[in-house]
Amino acid sequence: KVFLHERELWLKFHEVGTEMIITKAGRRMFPSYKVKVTGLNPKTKYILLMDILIPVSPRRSVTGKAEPAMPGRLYVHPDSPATGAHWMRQLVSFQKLKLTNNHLDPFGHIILNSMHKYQPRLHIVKADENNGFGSKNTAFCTHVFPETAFIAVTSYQNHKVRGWAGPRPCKPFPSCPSSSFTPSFSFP
Amino acid sequence: KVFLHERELWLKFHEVGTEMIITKAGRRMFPSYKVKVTGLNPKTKYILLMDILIPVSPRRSVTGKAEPAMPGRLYVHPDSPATGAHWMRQLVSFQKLKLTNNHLDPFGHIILNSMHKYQPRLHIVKADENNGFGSKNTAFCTHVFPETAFIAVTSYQNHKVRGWAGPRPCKPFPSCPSSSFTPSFSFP
DNA sequence: TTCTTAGCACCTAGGTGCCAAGAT
DNA sequence: ATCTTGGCACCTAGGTGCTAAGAA
Repeated sequence: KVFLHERELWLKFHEVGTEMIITKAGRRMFPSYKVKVTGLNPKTKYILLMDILIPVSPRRSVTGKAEPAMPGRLYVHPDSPATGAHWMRQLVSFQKLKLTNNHLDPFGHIILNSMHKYQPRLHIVKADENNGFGSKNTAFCTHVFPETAFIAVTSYQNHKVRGWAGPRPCKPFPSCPSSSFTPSFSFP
Repeated sequence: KVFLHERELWLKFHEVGTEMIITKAGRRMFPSYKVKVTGLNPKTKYILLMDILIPVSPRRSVTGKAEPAMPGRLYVHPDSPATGAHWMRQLVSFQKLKLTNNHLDPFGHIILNSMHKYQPRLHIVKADENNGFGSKNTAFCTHVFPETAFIAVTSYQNHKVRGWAGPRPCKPFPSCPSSSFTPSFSFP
C-alpha cells in the first residue's frame, strides 16, 4: 500500500548508521522521505502526516526522567487534505519537513534531541467533514520503515568517507548514486 | 473588504502604461498582485482565485472574430481552500501566477495574447461541502482594481527609463521604490 | 573532552531582462 | 517593419557541509 522511494539509498545509509543534522533554524532530512501510495479511494479525502519518535529501546527505565514518549510535533503534508487520486498520482515527498534542536522553535518544525535515535512514521488519515483530524477519526493507517531510523546530530559524527566535488568532506556514503543532491558528489 | 498591496507602485506603472511579459514557459507578473483581505468569517472556508480578461474596449466589433470573451484559465490560489482566518492573517500573494502566450500551454498557466490589454480580477468564493466551487455556488465576490490593467507583451515596448545596476536596461519605472526586486534597481 | 553554535563559501533552482536571430 | 523566440548572463533565495570558536 505504501512504498518507500529510494529504499536502496536509505538502506546503504542505514548500514553505516544514518545521521540527520538538526539546527536551530531547521534542517531538511537527507535522504528525503518520499513514498509511493496505492490502494486509496480516489475520491475520498485524506491527510498525510509524519511524526518522529524515539523507538522502543532496550534500555528502558534507565533513568526515570528519560523522554516520556512525548507527543511531539507533527508534520502535515502541505497538500493535505487531498483526494486519494491526488496522493496516488505521483510520489508524495516530505522533502520540506525540517528538524530542529530548538525546544522553543517558533516555525513548527519537528523538535528532536541531539544524539538520540529516532524513527519516522507515516500516517494516512481520512479527512473528516471539516477536513480536520483527531476529533472523530478512530481508524487510520500508520507505516514504519525501519531503514529510515536515524540519529539526530548537530554535526556529522561519521566522517569516514569524503564526497562533494573538490577537497571538501561530506555526508558519509560510499559510491553515492544520483539523488536530489547529485551533481556535486564525487568519490575519491 | 479587499485592499490592493503596493497600490502606489501599480499606479505609477499604470500612468506610464503597465506591460507584462509573457513567455512560452510562463512569466510572473511584476509588480506582483497582493491583497489584504478583511471582513471574512474566520471559520468559513473560502477559495481565492484570479482570472484575467479583456476589458470592454471602445472598439467593439472592429473585427468580427475578436476574442469572444473566452472563459480563459483560472489561477486558484494555492492555499485554497482555507479559512477566513487564514486569508486575513496576512497578505494574500498571487506572486506565483504565471502568464504565457502558448495557447497549448501544458502547465495550467494563464494564456494571453500578446499586444492585447487585460484586466485581472479577484474572486472570493465560499467553498462548498466538497471544497470545490462552481457547482452550487450562487454567490461570490469579485474585485477589480483598474490600476492593475496591463498590456501583454513578449518584450518590453517601453524602454524609456533604464534601471538595473550597471549598463543594462530594465523595466520602465522612474524612482522605483523598494519591492520584491529591490536591491538591483538603480536610476540614472 | 565532547558537543553546540554562528558564520562562511559553495551549490542549485528558478526568476529576470537583454540581445541577436528568426518569423510574419 | 514589427513582433517573437531562444540563449545568455545576472541576480536572489535558500539549502548544504565545513571550520573555528564557544559552551558544558
